[in-house]
This record gives sequence, C-alpha cells and structure tokens, in this order.
Amino acid sequence: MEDLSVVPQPEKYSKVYLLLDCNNFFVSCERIFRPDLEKRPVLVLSNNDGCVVARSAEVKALGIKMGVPVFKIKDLITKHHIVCFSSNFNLYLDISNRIMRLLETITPEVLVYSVDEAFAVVREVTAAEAFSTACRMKKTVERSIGVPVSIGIASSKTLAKIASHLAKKQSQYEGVCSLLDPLLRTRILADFPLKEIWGIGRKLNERLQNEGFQTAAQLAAADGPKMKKRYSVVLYRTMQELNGIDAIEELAEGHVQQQIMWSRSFRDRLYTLEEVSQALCSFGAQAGRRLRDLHLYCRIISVYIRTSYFVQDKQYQAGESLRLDHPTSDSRVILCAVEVLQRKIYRPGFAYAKAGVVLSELSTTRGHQGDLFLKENSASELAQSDRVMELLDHYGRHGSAALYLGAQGSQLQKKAFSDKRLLSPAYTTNFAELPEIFCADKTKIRHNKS
DNA sequence: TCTGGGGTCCTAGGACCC
DNA sequence: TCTGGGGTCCTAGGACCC
Repeated sequence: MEDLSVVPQPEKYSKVYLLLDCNNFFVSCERIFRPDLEKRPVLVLSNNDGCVVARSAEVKALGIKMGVPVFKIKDLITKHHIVCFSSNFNLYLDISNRIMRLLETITPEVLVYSVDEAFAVVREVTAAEAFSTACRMKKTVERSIGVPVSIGIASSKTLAKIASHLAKKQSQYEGVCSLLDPLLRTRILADFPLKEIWGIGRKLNERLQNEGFQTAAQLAAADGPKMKKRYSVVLYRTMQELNGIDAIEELAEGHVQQQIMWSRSFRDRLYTLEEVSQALCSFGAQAGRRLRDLHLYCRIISVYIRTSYFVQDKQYQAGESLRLDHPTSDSRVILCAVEVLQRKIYRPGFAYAKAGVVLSELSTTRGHQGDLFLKENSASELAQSDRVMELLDHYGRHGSAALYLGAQGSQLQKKAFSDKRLLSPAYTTNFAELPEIFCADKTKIRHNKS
C-alpha cells in the first residue's frame, strides 16, 4: 500500500481575509435600474449637487478626479454627455445591506467596513479554498444584486486591501487577487507605491518619501521599533500588516460606534438665529432618530456652525457641547440641548455655510447607575418618553411631514437648505417609486417587493 | 454664482493631584 | 526663598478612511 504521509499537503491558513469591494459603488447602484447607462459616463454628486463623489470607469478615463466641484467640470459634462445623479443614499444603503446579508449566507463571519466594503473571514483554509470561496462570492453578488465587485485575499487586512486594489486595476486578475502565496506577495510589494497603502495618506507619504521610502517592500523591511518611535504606533501596525501579521483590531464584533453626526452645507447661506436654529433642530431630530434606529442612547450633545472655507473675509466657526446627567434617546431632550447650545455660539453678521449636530458618549443602555437612576426618573416617565418617540418615528418615516417637533420649523421652509435636482427614484424603499417593467403584450406590471 | 458627509484613532499639551 | 516629577484625565486638533 502506498504511503500517503509523504505526499505534501497544501498549507492551511488559520485566518484569511477576503475583502469584497464594490466597483464604483454609487454609480453601479444607479445602473441596476438603468441598464441603458452601461458603458456610458456616469457621475454621482454630493449633497446640493456640489462635487463629484462617484465616477464610472468612462468618467475616470476622462481624467475627472474624485471630489472636484461640479462647476469646474461643467464643460466636460456637456461635451461628453455625462449622466449626473444627486446622491440617493437611501438606495445605496439598501443595496449595501442586501449585499452584506448575501455575503453572510456564504461565510458567517463578515466585518462590514463601509457602505461598499466588507471583510469576510474564513478560517483553516488552503489558498485554493480561499480563492474558490472568493470566486463564489463575486459570482453570487454580481448575479443576485447586479453590482460588480473585486475581491482581495490575504492574511492581513492591509494586504487584502492591496490585493483588492490589484484585482480592480489589473485585468489579468479578473476581479479576484490573492496575496497568500509568499513569492507573489514579495514580487507585488516590491513595486507597490507607498501612497496606495491603506493608512498612508498624503502627509505620511510625503514624510516617508523624504526619508527615502518608495515602496511597500521597503516599508515592510524597515526597523519596526525605530519607526514606531519616529512616526507612530499606527504606522508600526501597518508595517506588521504588510508582513502578513494581523495587527489591526477587529472592526465589528459588538463594537458600539462612538458618535452620530448630522451635518449639512447649505445651498443658500443662513444669517439669522432663527434660520440657524431651524437647521440645527432639524439635524438634531434626524440624529435622534438615527440614534433610536440603532437602539442607542447618548450623553453628550454638541453643535457647531461655520462660515464658508472658501471666502476670505468674515470667517467664523464655533462649537459647544453639553453633557446630560443621564443618557437619552429622546429627541425633545436633544432639541432642548441644541436650543441652549446654539444661543451660545451664534453671532449675528455672518453668512453661515454649514452646521451640524453630534451625539456622543453612546451606550446601549439608558443608565449605568440602575436603581439610582430609576429613583430620579420613574420608570413610567421613561416608558412614556419611549412611546412618544415611537409615534414620532412612525409618522415621520421616509421624509413624511406628518409629525415633527415644532422647533424644526415647517417642512416647507426646510426645503430651502437642501438641493438634489438629479435624484433617482427610491426604487427599493418606497412603494410609490418601485420600478416598472413592460411585458411583451404592452401591459405594464410592477415588480413585487417580495 | 456654484466647493460633501460621516466616521475612527492617536497625540500633544494643559490641568490637576500627590 | 529655593523649587520636582510622575501619573491621570480631558480636550483639541491632526491624519486618515470611505
């Protein structure tokens, strides 16, 4: 009988990251319902249709950069018949959730990193097994949701980011790239530019370049403790990750987010305390609802206002915070705090361009002091607060103006500070805007949201 | 004329205490 | 009158990310 023990078994990796990254995510979401836009240049714009936040490959090829203000590329848009959309975040978030839920059916351990990216974790697998799982993920997401994706495979998150970058940019990988093979990894890192590494931004890149570092391989080979002292623990972790060591702490797993922010730039400048107040109270109410959606409570409420960065004269910015005695999720409490704070920071005579409300010191429970707390705020009062907020949320869903707090001002007035002229329909989140399809016999039917 | 929004983590420096 | 140093906590601001 043949001795199988001498046959080399493929190496098993104890933990492998598969980073799934959606290609041109916002543009891809718009294209799901507009197949006529395949192969055509498409842009998605920021709030108030101010600047570019997503570009199709055709737009990238025209040299239009991320973040450029729209008024600077008006001519290009006309000349190349670029199709522009206002950002439809409800749609993108809904598509994102569908993708993440689908991923969980393939591998249970999924760390959602952003609206268009997630790290799926697979354990005790060979390189070949990891690769085939990644291919299955790609095929499933593309077929079931219709969003094209790239996947990077590696033993650390930073390397997985590099792999997904290559999967996206270099056609020979066909959308899936693995850096598990040490020889390939060495070869890739030897010409991978520093500034493309996750965690190395403009400033760090400049500093490192000045000290003679050019490539990921050079950084990976540098003296760790020395670099940690000279730069920071953050860069040190990146170096470890480049060497295949899993050094960046888990992103998810019971992690409670640290703050909820709601802020906007205004299409038209605000001048009076009344205008500023309406904006801030409206932001406070929205932040409060987000808080309740996440089943969280906040203890610190902050507000800020500022004039435009882009004008030289009469600049002003200010912010103030208030810490409550007890955590809350009641919009009425939040708005009272906002009212108090805005009076402290508002100064007449300025043209306000942006304002925001931040909720922080978030917790999953209402009070850390238990009994003590209940003595001061009877349980029935808390139950009443919950009930009022439930009603408020129920009747205020999806932008409905049926019920809102007085301080927010009327919904009609609110329109003055938001502008989305190129918004696509709420295809997936509003029954009135479901996509329609036409059958061969010309009868019109609606997709059923099943 | 027109320039987004929402996050995280780290560090340096000040206040305060012993 | 001379005049230390270490620890901790908090905050503002920087850098980075998508």
